[in-house]
Amino acid sequence: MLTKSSTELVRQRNSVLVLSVLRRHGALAHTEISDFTGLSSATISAITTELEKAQIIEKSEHQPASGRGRPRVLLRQRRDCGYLIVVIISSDAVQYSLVDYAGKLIDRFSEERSHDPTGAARFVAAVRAGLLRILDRSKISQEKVLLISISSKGLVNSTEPVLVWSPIFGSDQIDFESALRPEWQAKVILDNETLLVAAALGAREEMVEGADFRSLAALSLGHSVGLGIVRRGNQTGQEISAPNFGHMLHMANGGLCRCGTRGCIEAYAGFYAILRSAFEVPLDTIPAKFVPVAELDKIAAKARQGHRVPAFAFRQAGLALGNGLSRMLSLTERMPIAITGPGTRYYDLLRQGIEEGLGQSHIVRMEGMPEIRVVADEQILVFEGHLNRALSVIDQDIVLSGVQGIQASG
Amino acid sequence: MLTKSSTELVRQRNSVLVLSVLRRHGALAHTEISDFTGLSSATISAITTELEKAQIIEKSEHQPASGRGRPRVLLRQRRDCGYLIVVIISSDAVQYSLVDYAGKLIDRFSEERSHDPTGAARFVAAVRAGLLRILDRSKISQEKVLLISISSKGLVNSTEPVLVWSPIFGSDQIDFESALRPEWQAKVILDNETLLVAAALGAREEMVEGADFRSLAALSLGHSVGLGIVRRGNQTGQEISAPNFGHMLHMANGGLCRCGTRGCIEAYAGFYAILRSAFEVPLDTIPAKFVPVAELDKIAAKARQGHRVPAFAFRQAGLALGNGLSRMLSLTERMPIAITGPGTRYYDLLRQGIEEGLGQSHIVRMEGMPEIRVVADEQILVFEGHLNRALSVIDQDIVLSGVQGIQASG
DNA sequence: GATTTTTTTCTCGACAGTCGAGAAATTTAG
DNA sequence: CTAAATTTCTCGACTGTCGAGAAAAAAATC
Repeated sequence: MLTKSSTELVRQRNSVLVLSVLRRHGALAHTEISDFTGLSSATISAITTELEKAQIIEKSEHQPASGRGRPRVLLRQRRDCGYLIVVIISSDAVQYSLVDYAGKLIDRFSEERSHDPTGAARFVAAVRAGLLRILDRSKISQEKVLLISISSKGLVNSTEPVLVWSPIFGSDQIDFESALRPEWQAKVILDNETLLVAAALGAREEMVEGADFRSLAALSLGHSVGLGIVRRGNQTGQEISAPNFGHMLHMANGGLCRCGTRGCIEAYAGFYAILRSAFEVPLDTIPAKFVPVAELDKIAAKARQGHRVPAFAFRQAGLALGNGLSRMLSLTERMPIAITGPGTRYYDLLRQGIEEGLGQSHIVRMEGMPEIRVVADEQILVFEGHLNRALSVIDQDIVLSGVQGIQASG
Repeated sequence: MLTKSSTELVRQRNSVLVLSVLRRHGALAHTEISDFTGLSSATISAITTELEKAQIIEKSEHQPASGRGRPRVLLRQRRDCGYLIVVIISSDAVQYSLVDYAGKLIDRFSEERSHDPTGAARFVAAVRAGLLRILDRSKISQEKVLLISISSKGLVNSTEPVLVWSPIFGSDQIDFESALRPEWQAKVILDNETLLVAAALGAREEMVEGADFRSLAALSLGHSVGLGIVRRGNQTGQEISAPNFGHMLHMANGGLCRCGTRGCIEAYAGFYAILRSAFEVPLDTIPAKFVPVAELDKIAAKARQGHRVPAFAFRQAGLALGNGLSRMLSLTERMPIAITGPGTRYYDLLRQGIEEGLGQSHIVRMEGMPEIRVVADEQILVFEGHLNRALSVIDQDIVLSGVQGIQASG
């Protein structure tokens, strides 16, 4: 449904635009903002003085002028305008990071997490404690924390911060909104981890000059299998989604998956599945909870030495991934695929299967193989994705509420 | 990438909004437009007088006043403001419809089409002739045709009116843009047929009061298998896509499909596939080009009498569809599924397989069966989809170019 | 038939926002 | 010390929306 526009909306939009340009390029002068946004100098003046009054941006100290003419006055976000807490939940630990409004990391620590699958309630309690701890360590007042951005593997509700299904807790839903609301007035958002990787890669692509980025899929290989898709929207920045790829049906009545269903992609391509297949354990065996990477490294070594059974295990994993990716491509459009996660160390063994699996579908035969690239540093990408996403959410919120509120009271 | 806003943009948006409300609800009075759009009466005055000057809308003759007070002046689109030609390409015919700007059908005829697969060039020539014929019959000047909206089964380029793959011509691409540009200055758009069905169903859902429509998938069953997905966007109306569903991989190294690949969904659920399976012909047999529906009716009758082999054929088809739908749901979100097309007459035979196929995936086991409804009148929905889509494109174009142009010259 | 009531449309001034041009500020070059 | 260069700031013009109230026009009432 279309909705009406107004002149106030124009100002809001352009304010967000100014903030996003500032975020992307760091401290900028009046003129540069004008160049990047396409807005006139007069408009930039109006918007920046408003944002400055609202204590959202500040003039930086005029550094030694380079070149003649009136020296530039750089504008930047006020670091202390607000803070962000990033919570990255991985299979064996939870990492807490405190970040200021300019995107600078202030404090960080990790906490081990137990592998107790019944401990959803206890886990939530641990997260609450962790959040309070990082706040306490920093001596920042709680109201200054504007956003808590959480990521996890698994399936996430698209509108609310509810973890619908996760590798550890299964279908024991975790509602972070209601869990944190008592203690925090900060907004809470939750995203799938691989979605953030995709978002970060997409943002990097858009930075490249000249390249007209359209879409991209990130595939994360590890104990579980995740996929994130990012598409350039027609007007509203990027559009991202995190499908339930690891548990998409690979083969009806196939191997038993951790989730209890048979035939999921993960039941062929997850670390435990490769292990199971390499040891020729029946496919309906209940999968191992956790597989040390060293164990898998041994199998990979054997496969590289030419042993058939472990090589076949990796090949089967690749096939499942390739078939799944081909199905994804049938439903979307041709797009490059970036593979990340600890599983990339076995890419040499997986590759043939992936390509064969992709090649079995009409779309790939017709349009050709999608570009596949291997991207290391998944952890960095996850954090980068958090920052991109969370800080732009904060910008939006600040403009929507903050400016008017402060303007009205000031 | 975000882009700057301006006050002119506000007027454009609101003009389009007024036109779309007028389109949705028919002729409306000043006050009603104000109610529907949320814009103030003064703004409505400004916009409507502008549109009236530009000869896009007109005041209708003041009909007998109903109730006291100053009688209402109804506003409506000027029928002769511009025209639309709808071209519906189906497997055995091409239907041409001439529609005025108010959405009223003026003329329509169908032309048989040959099944010559090598005749891509000849087919294009036939379409060009058909377009000239409907124009000639109507005595409307060619410049008044603002848009040619074409639909076909098969795979369509997402940005340009290029038919990338079709059941009849295979990978012989047809570029309607370059084919029609010499003779027509009208804009040309091309959409997948099932996408239009989904769009029409989505629009109907949005009309329903109170129901908060989120998303919907339309599955068209016939000689080929099509899927359209419509999702309510966050701001910009609806977002629709037409995946290459019929040729998504169902089973690696499975039955031979018309497209030459093995294991496509269509190779199990298309009419020819059901026939092949019912006659126990080997699955790698080259499929029949065209199957008379009467033939399939016979098989269905036998299946309903309890014969095992034909019943199994339908069940296999259902399984392929169910598995495919479950994969689609894994990649999107839970959404209702509307089944249309000639294949709906066999829904009683397909149903069990579809449900079983759906139930084999994690997502369905976790979130439950999606709602499935059978919708007849596919033809009507296709045309309705054309109208919805094409007329709103025209509205957009007119506001973008027309108003200013005419204003400037007037 | 004149007046009042009711309803709709039109108009006017206030307010918000953007833009272009030019003034003001401030540093370097000569 | 003056001129040139460059950036920032300010002002008036223009576009757009809104609320209030005037104007229009028909039905109801006296």
